[in-house]
Amino acid sequence: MPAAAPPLRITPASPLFLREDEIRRGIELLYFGYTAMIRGADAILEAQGFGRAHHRALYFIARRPGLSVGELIGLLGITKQSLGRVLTELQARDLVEQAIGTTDRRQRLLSLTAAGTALETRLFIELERSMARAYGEAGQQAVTGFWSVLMGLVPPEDRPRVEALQD
Amino acid sequence: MPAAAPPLRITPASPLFLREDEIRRGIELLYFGYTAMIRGADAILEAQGFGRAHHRALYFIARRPGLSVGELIGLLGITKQSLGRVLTELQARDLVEQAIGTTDRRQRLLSLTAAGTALETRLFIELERSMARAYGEAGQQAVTGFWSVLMGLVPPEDRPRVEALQD
DNA sequence: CAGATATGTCAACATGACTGTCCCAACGAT
DNA sequence: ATCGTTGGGACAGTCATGTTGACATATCTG
Repeated sequence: MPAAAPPLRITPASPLFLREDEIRRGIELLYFGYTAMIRGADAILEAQGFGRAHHRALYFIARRPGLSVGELIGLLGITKQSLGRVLTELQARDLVEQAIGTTDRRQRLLSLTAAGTALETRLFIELERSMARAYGEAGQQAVTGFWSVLMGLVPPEDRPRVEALQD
Repeated sequence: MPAAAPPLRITPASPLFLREDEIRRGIELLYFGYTAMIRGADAILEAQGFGRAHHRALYFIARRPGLSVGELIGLLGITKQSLGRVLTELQARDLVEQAIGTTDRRQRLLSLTAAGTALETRLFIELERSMARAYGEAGQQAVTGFWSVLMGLVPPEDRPRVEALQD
């Protein structure tokens, strides 16, 4: 439970919550909230000589250990050439390792090494600090609303992939 | 009112909503939701030979017409050199214009031309399509929760700047 | 008048995306 | 067993967008 959280008074959405003003409020908060959450991890990454692309790869490999290169490309929405460089660097620094696929030997299944897990944990703690404060200030019910709107932003055909991350 | 919205069943946040799983869910939804919202505008931008940096500048100039270069730099969180290139291109294409500041003649107050407004409107409609659908599916109360959590992500000292966009 | 501030500009560089091409190994089906 | 497809890797070139650093100019403020 957060100790003496500041008030955080949010003007509730009006009954006319589809007006331009309220749409723009969502756009802006999404932009500022997203960048604010990310910011904390940037310093750690920079000290290691990495960027956000490395972070995203580490994050999803930590989230779904043993996922294939193709699956990671699908989650990140980038080309294999773009991912290739990032993955090569992470492997050269012994943060990520590959295993040959069991059912399909062409696949390379990705997982974090101990060092990779350690770095990902440090990065996660930074994001968590931000997210947990926001959750705590806003409350459990607001969190459900937060999730609902964000899932609504994802095109229906892409939702299964996002859901699948949730075990 | 959205016609026959799909179910959109969201598992509500549990009482233990600060556990790692629920934090990771927020991180992921924020990432996928943000990128999904943006995606629609990208095709329009590319057809014009612009990128997201141009879009952000157009957006905030549309939102606060007459804001100064320094204020825009503060909102975007980039250096004046980075903004300079974007602004030069937008001015060369007659989408943005400058006026000398009235109280401080060093300032350049930015606004959109008619063509700039037209483009920004097209881009906004793309974002709105996405956001309005998400709002509609999730409902008025969820929207308030969405705003609350996002504002909670913004460090308290940065909140006034975000609030100030809301007239 | 002197220093600080708002803005603009030039140059060099880093990151992370893209396209296009070629390659190899392994799968799957005929 | 051959053949087309697929998963993955590698090399090359390009683009968008951010960064530092340095310097210039006009204007404000004390």
